[in-house]
Amino acid sequence: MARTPKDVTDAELRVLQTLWELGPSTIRQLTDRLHPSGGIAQYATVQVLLDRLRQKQYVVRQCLSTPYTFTALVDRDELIGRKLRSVAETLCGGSVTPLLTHLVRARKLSARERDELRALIDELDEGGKGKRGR
Amino acid sequence: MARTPKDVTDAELRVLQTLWELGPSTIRQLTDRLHPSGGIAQYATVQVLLDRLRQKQYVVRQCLSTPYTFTALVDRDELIGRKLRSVAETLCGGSVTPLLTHLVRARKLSARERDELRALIDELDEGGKGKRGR
DNA sequence: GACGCCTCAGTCAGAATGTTTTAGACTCGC
DNA sequence: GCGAGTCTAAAACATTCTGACTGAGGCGTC
Repeated sequence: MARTPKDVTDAELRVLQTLWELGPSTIRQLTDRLHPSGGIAQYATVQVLLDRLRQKQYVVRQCLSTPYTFTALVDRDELIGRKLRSVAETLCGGSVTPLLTHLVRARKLSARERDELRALIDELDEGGKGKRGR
Repeated sequence: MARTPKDVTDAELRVLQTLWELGPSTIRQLTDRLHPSGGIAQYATVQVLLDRLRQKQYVVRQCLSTPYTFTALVDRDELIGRKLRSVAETLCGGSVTPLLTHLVRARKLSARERDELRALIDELDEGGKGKRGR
């Protein structure tokens, strides 16, 4: 039956994170960072992982000149969003609200965190439609 | 290299969800719900999936009499929590706070949702240590 | 032309996942 | 006791995923 492959695998994530860290990079740069004492094999591995990330639209490639430069298309926050939506899809019929209330409820938020969260909501109120006196 | 298996696979989740729906059940009951026109093979499949869920401590088995009765050890909310912690582990160094702020920020919360959330936080304030005048 | 780096297209081994088969035990009605 | 039906347990399978490696060929430099 249809198996749902992981959106981003462990090895792919390592490459993506390195890409976030270094900014647009060549395979060589990424390989040197990921496998400081690595050889040709590691290079090829990183290449394949970048290829898969590219197929998944997580990365693009600039082919203006060789070696090609790879750039991340999604940042950490975007990836967090996708994961959260995926969890919501799997367990909450697509709604992320349960996740939100779960986090607020289950997490023993400190008084400071509560205040921060409150401030964040108030901030949204400003931008949002319904301004709300306090 | 070490691959991280999915905590709960698709097929396992289907069984777990059925278990939530029906409450403590036998393999037969679960199979009938999952594969109304299924045969022996499906029965065995459900059996194996329950076994794997049991190894993962998601399910327990009462062996008082045959057929055994299976009961879910974790409910939907607990599973949500695990998934969220897993995402936090993978992407936020273990802290779930970024998830929370992401949800609050990225989700275009309606004024009503904001109010509900605010109420929820206030509620926590009551129970929490730092009571906070309003 | 030899060398080095790059890209691309396989190939591979091991594990995960969903499913099925098989073997044996147990229960119940006759 | 016997046979049908159900149950448990353990193996066996087919596919796919995942991470990793190899080799062929291109392009430039020395």
